[in-house]
Amino acid sequence: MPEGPEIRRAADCIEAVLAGEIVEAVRFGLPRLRRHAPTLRGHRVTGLETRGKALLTHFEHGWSLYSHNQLYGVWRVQRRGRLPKTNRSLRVALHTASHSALLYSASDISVWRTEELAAHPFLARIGPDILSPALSWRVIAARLGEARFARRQLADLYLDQAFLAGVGNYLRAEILFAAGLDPARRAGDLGRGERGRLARATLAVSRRSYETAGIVLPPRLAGRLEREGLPRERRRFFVFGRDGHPCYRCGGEVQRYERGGRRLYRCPACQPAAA
DNA sequence: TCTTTATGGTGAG
DNA sequence: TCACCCTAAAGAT
Repeated sequence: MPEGPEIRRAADCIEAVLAGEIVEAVRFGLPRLRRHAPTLRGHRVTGLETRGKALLTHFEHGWSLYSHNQLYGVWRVQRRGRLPKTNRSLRVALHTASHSALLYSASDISVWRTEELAAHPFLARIGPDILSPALSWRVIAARLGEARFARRQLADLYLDQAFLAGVGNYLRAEILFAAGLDPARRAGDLGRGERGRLARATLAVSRRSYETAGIVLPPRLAGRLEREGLPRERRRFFVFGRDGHPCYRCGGEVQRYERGGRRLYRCPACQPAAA
């Protein structure tokens, strides 16, 4: 459940059953966290918040649960009762009178005084959340023009949570494809029009992914591919994971590269190198 | 049963 | 740039 849109959707599901409710029982699977269970037990959840890929569960008495799913974590929400049969390790269980929110496999979990969250090492350094309603394309465009980001390649900038929080490897590839920009371009070399185009694509792709639970392709195309029998995982993206296949836009072959230990995808024709 | 891979992140050099 | 941490599933043997 890795990138910003997926985390925000998980937060929505948890919020639906926890917000306004008292958490009657708390269980932590990690020994180092067990002492915090009494801190949260018996208190009301005020709401869920996401900051990039970090998820915060806020309690009325001024405490918050921080969790980051990294690559592996996954939240499940269910009616209170028997826990599902699974090989995954249960790391957090929050039970209200009627429901349970269960976090499996994640390892980056901690309990904080809400007022001290700003000091969290990850939260302290991340940039604006891509799904924040307050984030406009103009803010992103302005950020792209800032001196501290100017000499960075877009490929690197778009994985840097200090630039924008919530973008991960698939959003990076899909956003840069949507903007028609070569990932090797440097932020400072973009023209005004290109910055605007990239900023709008950043919001559009992120929001679409949130709304569709991760399907970046437009509905018509996604529907056609579904009728052709492609499994869901194979009909989500324009370029991510599609190396060797024809680009949906131009028919050219999607290419795969390696950069910083992460896979990077690009359609050379739709995202031409700078002249 | 092993090795590899992954939509993530940190810290050393 | 690289090694490493983390966990689970998929692939190779």
